[in-house]
Amino acid sequence: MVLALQRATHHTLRALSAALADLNLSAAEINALANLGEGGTLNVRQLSERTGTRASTLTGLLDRLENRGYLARELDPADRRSFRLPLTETGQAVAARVRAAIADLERDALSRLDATQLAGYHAVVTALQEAC
Amino acid sequence: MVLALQRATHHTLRALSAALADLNLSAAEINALANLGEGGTLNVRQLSERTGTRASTLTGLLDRLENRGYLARELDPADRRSFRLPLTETGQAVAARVRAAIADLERDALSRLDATQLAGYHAVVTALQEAC
DNA sequence: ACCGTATAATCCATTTTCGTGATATCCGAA
DNA sequence: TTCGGATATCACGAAAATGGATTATACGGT
Repeated sequence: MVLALQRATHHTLRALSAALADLNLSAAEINALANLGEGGTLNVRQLSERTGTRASTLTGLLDRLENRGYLARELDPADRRSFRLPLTETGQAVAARVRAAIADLERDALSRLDATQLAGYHAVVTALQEAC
Repeated sequence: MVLALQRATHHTLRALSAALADLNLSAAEINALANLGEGGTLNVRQLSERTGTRASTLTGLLDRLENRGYLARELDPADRRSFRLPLTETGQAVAARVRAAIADLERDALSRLDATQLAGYHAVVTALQEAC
């Protein structure tokens, strides 16, 4: 169960990295961009929870994305300990490509599966996460 | 779908690392031991496929496990380019603890789920892996 | 208002991983 | 047999992740 999870994770990350080879993004960067592009603006802590990487790891990763001009670090006026991490216009375009690649992969992989199976998948993944 | 996969992977790995804190194993080492303890003896390439880590990364990881006395590197008599990676007696005991921790986690997490959901999970994970 | 505790993010030293290139062995074909 | 391509592993320098300590801010109780 858990072992299969990790295997699948690594395989999909590698496939995504290959599909997006021209963007020259690592697996962790892809993961971060996909999450940052998901909806509202996140801070480091929220991104850390969503990606499963540590905040101290994100510091360097965000430095790289910032240097590339993909995101900004804005002081949160409501809490000055905290940065908000909005994507720049360029960053949004890149994140859109990442999310499109993910959507393609999912479409290819999951086209033959039905809603019941997908629901079961969600239930298991959610349960694993909550048990931790 | 894929994002949830990665999130769950990171969370479970961290939980396992915590549950096995006294063994002082990294996530990657836990993953390797769990796979090596699964059945027959593997070589580096097979382990690389199962864990999703690169062969060149495994070199160092296997060095560490070998130094701890958890596994041996035996020349494969049938193919002298290749090493077989049997666990030592100590290594088997450690791998058993790792696998027990995984089993505990799965029992906790999945007790409230039914067979249909688990089957759906398997179908999705398998499909994602095969699409890559 | 003050103090202690909790939280956000970063910095730094160390460890781990990556990617490329080199080496040794295997196997099939001329 | 010998050659050439393929496979398995290692070696090494560069890049990234880790974990602990640090700094700054927020919050809650007195």
